[in-house]
Amino acid sequence: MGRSPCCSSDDANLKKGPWTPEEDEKLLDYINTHGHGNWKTLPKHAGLNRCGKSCRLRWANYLRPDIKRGRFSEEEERLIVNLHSTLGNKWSKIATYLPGRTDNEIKNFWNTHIRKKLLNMGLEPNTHKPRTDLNHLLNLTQLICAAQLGSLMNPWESSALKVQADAAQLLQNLIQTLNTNQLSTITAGLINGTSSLYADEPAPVPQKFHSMSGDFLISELVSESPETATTSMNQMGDDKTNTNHYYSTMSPADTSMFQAWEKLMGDETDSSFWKDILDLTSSPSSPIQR
DNA sequence: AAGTGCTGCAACCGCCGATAA
DNA sequence: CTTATCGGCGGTTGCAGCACT
Repeated sequence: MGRSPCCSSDDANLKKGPWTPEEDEKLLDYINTHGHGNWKTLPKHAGLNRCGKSCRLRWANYLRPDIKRGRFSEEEERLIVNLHSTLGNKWSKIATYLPGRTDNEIKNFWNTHIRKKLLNMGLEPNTHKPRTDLNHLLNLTQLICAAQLGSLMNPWESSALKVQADAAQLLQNLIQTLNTNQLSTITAGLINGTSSLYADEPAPVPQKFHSMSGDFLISELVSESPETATTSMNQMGDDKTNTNHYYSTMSPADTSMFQAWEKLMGDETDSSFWKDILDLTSSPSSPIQR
């Protein structure tokens, strides 16, 4: 069975592509006086040579009077990220929480802005968790090589470079460790605020996670409503106690590595260093990538 | 000034669920 | 119960405008 495409008949004669102001006016006039009613028959009645679906989309995404135009505010952006972390790519659902914004607009905004932002922060946009794909880290290897080579060729500049190379090396070791099963579970707990190792304990949510770009708040929402989502975001705070709690489950070697990492993250100067690394590794024009 | 690449956004395509016949 | 139709949704594409070389 299945269904035929909505505009299969007379397809060749139906207009496609961008709408003209005249078409917009016809559609607006018709809907304002008659309401949209049946979208399938609307174009005929409105004197439009378009398929009903095209008319519906034009109305919903552009002509509707309650549409808010212009840039997304920071508040809206934050809300979208939060809602996406719980709802996934349910753009129409997300749109119901942003009055005046269409699902299409939000989807576009996500794909063109937020997605890139999260990637640059070292986060997987679909899961909102740190990226574990090693492709991303290949650049780090290159960075380490470059830094080490630099120190060979330019010994008098070597100390700063060495610090950077050491930091990058540490990060790589850390990620490598994270790829082992046990630690993945632990860090998943650190990040999510839920750990299968401590399933019987109340999950400390949401947590603060120190990402590669410095301190970044990941709100893994447990709540269903966006109202609570926003509130929990605002209520987020540092949670060292829980971090120490997780340390207690690691081997001494892993613990010292994590502590070294934390020290690195706690250092004001180092956070700019990580930003530089991220810029280097993510920028398409990066000399490292050439 | 011309060519090229990138970005953002409007619109299209194809699938799915609900529902009417 | 089966089939056809519609509205809605998410993914993808195409193009205009802009930035850069």
